[in-house]
Amino acid sequence: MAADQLAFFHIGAQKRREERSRRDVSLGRRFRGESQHKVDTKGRVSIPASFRRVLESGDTNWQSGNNPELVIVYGDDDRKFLECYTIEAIDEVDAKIDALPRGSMPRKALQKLFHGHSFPTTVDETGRLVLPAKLRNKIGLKGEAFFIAAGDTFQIWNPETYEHEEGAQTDEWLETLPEGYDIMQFLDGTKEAE
Amino acid sequence: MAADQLAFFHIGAQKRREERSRRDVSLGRRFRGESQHKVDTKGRVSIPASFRRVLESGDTNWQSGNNPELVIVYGDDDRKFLECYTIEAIDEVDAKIDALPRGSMPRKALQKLFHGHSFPTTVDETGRLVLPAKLRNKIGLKGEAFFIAAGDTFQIWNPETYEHEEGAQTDEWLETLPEGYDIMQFLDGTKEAE
DNA sequence: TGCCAGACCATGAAGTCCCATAGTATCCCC
DNA sequence: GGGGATACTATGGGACTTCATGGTCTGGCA
Repeated sequence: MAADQLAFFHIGAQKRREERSRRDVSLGRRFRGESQHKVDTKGRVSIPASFRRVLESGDTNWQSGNNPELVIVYGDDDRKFLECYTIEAIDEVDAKIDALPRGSMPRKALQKLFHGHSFPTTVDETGRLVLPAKLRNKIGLKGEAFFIAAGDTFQIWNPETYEHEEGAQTDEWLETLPEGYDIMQFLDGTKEAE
Repeated sequence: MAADQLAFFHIGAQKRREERSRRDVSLGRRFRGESQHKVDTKGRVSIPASFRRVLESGDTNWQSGNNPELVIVYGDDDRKFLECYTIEAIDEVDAKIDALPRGSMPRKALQKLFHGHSFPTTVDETGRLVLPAKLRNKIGLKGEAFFIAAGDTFQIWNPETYEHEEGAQTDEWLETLPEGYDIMQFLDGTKEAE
């Protein structure tokens, strides 16, 4: 066994955690997976542990020991889910908005969405998010919340809504594909993609 | 025997391992073979050793001494196996998804599959994978897991399921071939394939 | 003074880490 | 080319952390 590995075994847990979060660059960059958690009467809800790792590594001035920040974009009335951005991801979006011509409609609309209809917050000590009543009502959250990764963001849904709206939508679409057509084929060549 | 090969026999084991992983580009690129391993009560299961070599060489920031990462894609309810991607393979998929138009159906469907229904993890110190209860239940894994190579990914099955579903299916297909037809002919020219 | 938000504490279940062992393949030197 | 030393493989187990979730306490502020 190599000397650096031996050393690895003899540092404390805290230190090891830092070590890990430095190593896991690829694991730490992208949200992956889905899960469901309870929402209590105060609107507190645990964030999937793996998502927390991503939030941490996507928060430029996070450091081991304190809690990462994030931005929840809730959009306008007919959007039925909350979309959560890491600090890095939202900075990127902001930069793109800033690059648009001042006063142009796209810029206005995007500003409304990302600046107006968003809510910056931080993960709490125990790994939970506190969703204000306003947000919970907007997407009809009651006892449970469904989390699903979507690349460099993740979404929070009412589990039923997700099942009906989103799951159903993609499933239906899949069925419209010609017989023997495999969705994987969309990965190669983008021209037939919508 | 060539001089460099002679030299090969006189360097230490650690060094040799590095040497090997550099040499075995061809062996290291593609999963090959199949095997079966025990799953313990905690969901731990050894990965076939040869698969580990591939995972290592397919993890961009793996280096001799630490453990390779991988991503397990489990798909939706009716998929009965887990598909394991090297970091390189999954990065490639991600890049392709990112290239699809935001909001298009193919993109959504693929995101759901590869981001939503996947689980990033790492091989542990002793060459094992830990499969969370959720994944084990999904494919009905109990005491044993069956591993089979599939090009640049490998799959994990419940041995019985594999036998019924998959083995049976391809065997059946083989029998539909005309008398005296050799499957090897498919290797040349793909037009008659499918 | 009633009530709500945030800070703090508590706990069972699940997941990780580290160590251990038996068996097998490989090495390497005489 | 035989045989002891050395690695690596597959598997098991116990101790310890972290996760998800709940509850309580306290200080404003309406």
